[in-house]
Amino acid sequence: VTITDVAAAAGVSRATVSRVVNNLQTVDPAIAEKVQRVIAELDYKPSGTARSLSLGITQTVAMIVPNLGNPVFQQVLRGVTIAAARDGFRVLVADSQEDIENEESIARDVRRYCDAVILCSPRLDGDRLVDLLHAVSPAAVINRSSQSGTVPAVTVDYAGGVRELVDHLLGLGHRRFAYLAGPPRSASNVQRIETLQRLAAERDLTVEFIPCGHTMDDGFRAWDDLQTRAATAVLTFNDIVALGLLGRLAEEGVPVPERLSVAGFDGIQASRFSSPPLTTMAFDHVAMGESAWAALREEMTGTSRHGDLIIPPVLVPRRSTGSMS
Amino acid sequence: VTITDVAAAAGVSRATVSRVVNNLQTVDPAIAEKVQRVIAELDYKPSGTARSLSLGITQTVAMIVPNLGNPVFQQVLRGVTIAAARDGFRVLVADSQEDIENEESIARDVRRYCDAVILCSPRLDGDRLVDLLHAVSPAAVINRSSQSGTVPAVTVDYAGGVRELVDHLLGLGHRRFAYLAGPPRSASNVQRIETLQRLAAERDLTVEFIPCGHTMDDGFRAWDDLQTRAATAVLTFNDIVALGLLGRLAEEGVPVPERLSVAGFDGIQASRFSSPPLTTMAFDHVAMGESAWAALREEMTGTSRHGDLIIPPVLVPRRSTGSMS
DNA sequence: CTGTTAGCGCCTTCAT
DNA sequence: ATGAAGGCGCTAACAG
Repeated sequence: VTITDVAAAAGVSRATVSRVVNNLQTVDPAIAEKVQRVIAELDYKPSGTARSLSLGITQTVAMIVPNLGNPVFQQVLRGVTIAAARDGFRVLVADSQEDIENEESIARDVRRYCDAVILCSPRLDGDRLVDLLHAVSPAAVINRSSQSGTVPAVTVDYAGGVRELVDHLLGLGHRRFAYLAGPPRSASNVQRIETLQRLAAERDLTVEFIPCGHTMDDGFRAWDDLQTRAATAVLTFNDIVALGLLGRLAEEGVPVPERLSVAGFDGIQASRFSSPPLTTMAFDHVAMGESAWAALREEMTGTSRHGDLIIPPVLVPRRSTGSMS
Repeated sequence: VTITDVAAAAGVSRATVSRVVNNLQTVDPAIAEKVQRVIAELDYKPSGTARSLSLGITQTVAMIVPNLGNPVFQQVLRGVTIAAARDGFRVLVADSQEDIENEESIARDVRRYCDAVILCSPRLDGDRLVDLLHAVSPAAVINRSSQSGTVPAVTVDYAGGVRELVDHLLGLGHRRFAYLAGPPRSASNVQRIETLQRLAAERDLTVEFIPCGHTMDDGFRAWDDLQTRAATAVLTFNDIVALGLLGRLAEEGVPVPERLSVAGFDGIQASRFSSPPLTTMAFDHVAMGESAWAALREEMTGTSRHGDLIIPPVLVPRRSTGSMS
């Protein structure tokens, strides 16, 4: 049942039906009421697709994440979704499953069905990312600088965060560190590795880099490698990995923090409840999503300032870090 | 730049462009190649909206959840998203924020832009839900029976789960139970209350029902009420609430399980890492999402059997439950 | 194998 | 205040 059916049944033109549906301009109250009645009788529901085509806008944006299983991205998604809904926008989600090709093809494909795209923590490297952003513009990037400076980005100060974490651990007397590295393509991972290398060069400390991953299982298994190292404090790519490691350490009977201090990153809710509770650098993920939406909104309306918004994470010291006994 | 531009520039008809874009039928290789070149030069991207209108399908489904902050719904969303992507479908998410009116209006609205709807744990009551499902059909329901039996549903056997949990606690010697109840509109909450009432009537045990909620904070605060009760074992609406309660008990210095046993429901990842680790009834959330997609798919293709799929949760006994010391 | 024609369902000037 | 007409961009018969 289309607008034409309603028009016919009500004995008016389609234009009039359109007007009452969008309660536009002045329509004779009597006519309007009749149309409404017919709409109800026929159970008419305007086609959003047709409306979008006609108007040239979909009121929909897409958000692409590397992995919907990660609580951080979930919370960011929540922030985006709620903020977008406030502005009358719907959001399309896609999980690239950490696959670069997926990420790119999904973004390009989905853009044909929406008005803008938010790339969350894209794994794509420099040039390809710039190209992609250009292609799907308007766009916004989360958890990574936009590179080109031509697209708004909301990021976390990972370098500063790592420094703060290291300071915290230095204060506890640690000098030998290990870093359980995340996905090599992850920009935030690279940023932290570089920061740690710099710190190792500048200050009285050593860092061993251990390829690990981003999942709990990766953290769990990391002990196999980690136990051969001399580190007394370990930083992880994220809280998930840290929790996996803590689980393993508990199984192995390795006392934390007496024999090994563990520090995560992100501040996911579960970090509060692990045993021991996890020291981490936390930031507000939902707010991050909301900020990304705000930035994208400006981009869409052409009022963008294009500055990267950098969120400072805050140290949440808990019992997983301490002095050696 | 539209299909018309490409056609003009390539000196062919729009139909031909359409054919090469969708590589349909046989198109003269020379022509095809030329069209491809023009497409590249002009950077032409077909409009998905126009395509949808013409085809009458969007290849998109919507999923509506009461609260995207809940790890369970997130994982279910992940399952749906990945399974749908395999079949070439996109997914639109919406967070109703536990608001019934939202839930209904979002569902009706969003349906105009997609081909089907998945309602996750709808809070709407009986008749209104049936009406809504009818209105947005094809649809599928998660975490609740479809009521009408006219729509596929994927649910969890909450009654059986609660019984198993109670048996576990009875075995540990508990007789006085408390239940921290969730949102009154939640079907699974109601189901558990009824089951517990039945058990209290049939067997040698008592249950106190404490209105609580679904968030960690709700669980945290529940102790204010709970501490005045005689219960030695407490069941919660979900793991989140249980974790909040555990956090509070740790703060208050109440030993778990020596003074109070705590059991959750859902089996979220964090339940493994709390201190003490949480006893819970677990099920596979991602699989639940995948099943929902499969059911919806059948519904869309008209091959549906309309049976409710009931997932049996499994008891994961951990250290948050035990005998009184 | 390719072009022509006619919609998909809605919105929006422009007249009346 | 209402209607007529054209177009949004694409696809799908039907001819040729």
